[in-house]
Amino acid sequence: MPPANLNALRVFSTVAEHGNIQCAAEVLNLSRGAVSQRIKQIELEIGTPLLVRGARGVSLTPAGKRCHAAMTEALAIIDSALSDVAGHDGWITLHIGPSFMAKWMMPRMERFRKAFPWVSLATEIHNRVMDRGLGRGEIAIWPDTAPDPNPAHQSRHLTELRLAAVCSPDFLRPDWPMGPETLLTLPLLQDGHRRWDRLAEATGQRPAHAPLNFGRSALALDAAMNGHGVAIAPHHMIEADLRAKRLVEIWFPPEPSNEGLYMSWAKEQNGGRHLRRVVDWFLVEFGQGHRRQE
Amino acid sequence: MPPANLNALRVFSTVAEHGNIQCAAEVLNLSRGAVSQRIKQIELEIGTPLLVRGARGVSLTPAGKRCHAAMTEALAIIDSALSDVAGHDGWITLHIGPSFMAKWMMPRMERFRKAFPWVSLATEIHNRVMDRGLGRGEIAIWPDTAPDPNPAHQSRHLTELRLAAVCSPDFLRPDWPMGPETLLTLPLLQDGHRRWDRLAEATGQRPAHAPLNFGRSALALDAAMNGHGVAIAPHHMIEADLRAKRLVEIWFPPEPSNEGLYMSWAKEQNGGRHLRRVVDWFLVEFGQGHRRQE
DNA sequence: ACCGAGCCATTAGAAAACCTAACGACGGGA
DNA sequence: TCCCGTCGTTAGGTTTTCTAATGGCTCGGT
Repeated sequence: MPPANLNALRVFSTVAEHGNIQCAAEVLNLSRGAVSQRIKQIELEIGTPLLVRGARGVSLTPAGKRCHAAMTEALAIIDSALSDVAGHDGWITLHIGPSFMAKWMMPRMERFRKAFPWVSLATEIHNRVMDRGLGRGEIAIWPDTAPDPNPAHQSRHLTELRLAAVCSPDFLRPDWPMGPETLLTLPLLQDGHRRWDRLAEATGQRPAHAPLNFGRSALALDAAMNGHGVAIAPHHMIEADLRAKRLVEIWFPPEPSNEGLYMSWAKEQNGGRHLRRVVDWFLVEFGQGHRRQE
Repeated sequence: MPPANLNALRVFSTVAEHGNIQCAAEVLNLSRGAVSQRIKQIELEIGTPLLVRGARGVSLTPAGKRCHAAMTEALAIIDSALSDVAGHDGWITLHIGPSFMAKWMMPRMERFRKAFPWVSLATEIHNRVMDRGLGRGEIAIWPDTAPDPNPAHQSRHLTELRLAAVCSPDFLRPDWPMGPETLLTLPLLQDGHRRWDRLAEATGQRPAHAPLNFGRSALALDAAMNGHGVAIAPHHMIEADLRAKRLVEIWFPPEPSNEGLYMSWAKEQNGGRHLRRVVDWFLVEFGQGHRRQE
């Protein structure tokens, strides 16, 4: 017998546990077809069917039961040895602001957990940008006008800060869209960045009412959602609420912000493969593909 | 920790057993570089060095020892289960003629053994072409003028029967090369196919001496090697002796033979993956690449 | 009986993993 | 010091593996 493909056997084992290819595929982060193929591959290699395909999932043949039992036992031994031996760099600390946490990270937590089931994520919320350097396994995400200049860090641009004015769909009035002049007559909601104030200054106009101030972007957005007025925020913070129709975009500032969102992490000499994968995940979430220009 | 690459772990285990990457690579039918990379891959994945590279082979770190122990145990469990379960089609019977065995198969036995360490090969020597049909795991190789017509068989053309006249290098005379007329004045050695006789008939010439007849091509060739005369044989039977300079080619018949060497095996509905691989091996040995036109 | 939902298999083509070949480095023994 | 045996690294080609799309099957409800 040619040495069996152990990775394929593990896939089989997962299927055997679930009694269902679809389900196993999800757990393994694979497509159904991939799992199906791997199992067929093993069956061809060892020359015996391992599972019976039914309309309601799969069940094991006797040979399949034997294999599954052996794999379970073997995998337990291997996993135990590996977790004894593995460098425990499965801890990652994420330093972010409260609103980024509430509006961007929270909606993606489930996906993160699924992509990195073995990573223990600690999130630290900071009200202002961290002043100390990043250590091993730490990632910071913050808006800025340039990449992190700290030479011990690596830094990547994630996205522009595209601003948008949003309000509750109930708040919508028949005379949309409107210019900035009309906009400034409405109840305005702003956060610590005071973007309405700055906008008023820039255009020389004066709001009809002084804007309502909130300590955090997330609170201003929540107020907007509840129909209290018009908030202004970076696009990445409102994506989820727009999709859920809790907010609608009613206006965009004429000129783009000169700020961007940046991610930094400590340069790692070796190990740190996990960190790098998490970093890549953020890049992909922000549509940055996987260019490792490093 | 992301699920480890079990195939890579097996490679590591082999290296650990041999204490030597080079050696392990040979056992695994891989190049050194491949093995080296696999191990580096694991070390990165688990974040710990597993072996210490020295000028005189490699030795295990404590982590490496732990992993190797676990892998040994786990692989024993898996192998045991698989050999319980596997359809035992690792038996292959090869039906060939005695000279094909002596002159083509024997020089390749070592390579065959290395390519299919798990296959038990039984070779059955037949003095004339088999008259019964082929069963599961049986392969026949025979010269013929057309593919095996038996509908239960699959058949592939392996090579033309390119004939060549050969003799010992010591037998070589200063007046080479020579035409067929001169050739027919020499001591001729032929096998059951009586190719010299047929050649004489075809050209209307008559040999100076009646050719010496041998029951098997291999015997005629051995006689030629010992300087007793000139033998005529298909090219695939003399390749090895030509390479080893035990024979030299001195003449080729003007027109190609209309015969070819064909390989047949029973059509298999499923399983029989091993047979198929062996079949492919023969094809590759005969320079047929791997067109699976099936 | 018919339809739709829930599975699974099978493809071709794209993506990723893998292997080889060629080179360079390093240490130990002559 | 040179040579031999070993390992590491890289670029490039090859094989494996994955995805996405399609089709078939069996159930249970209407």
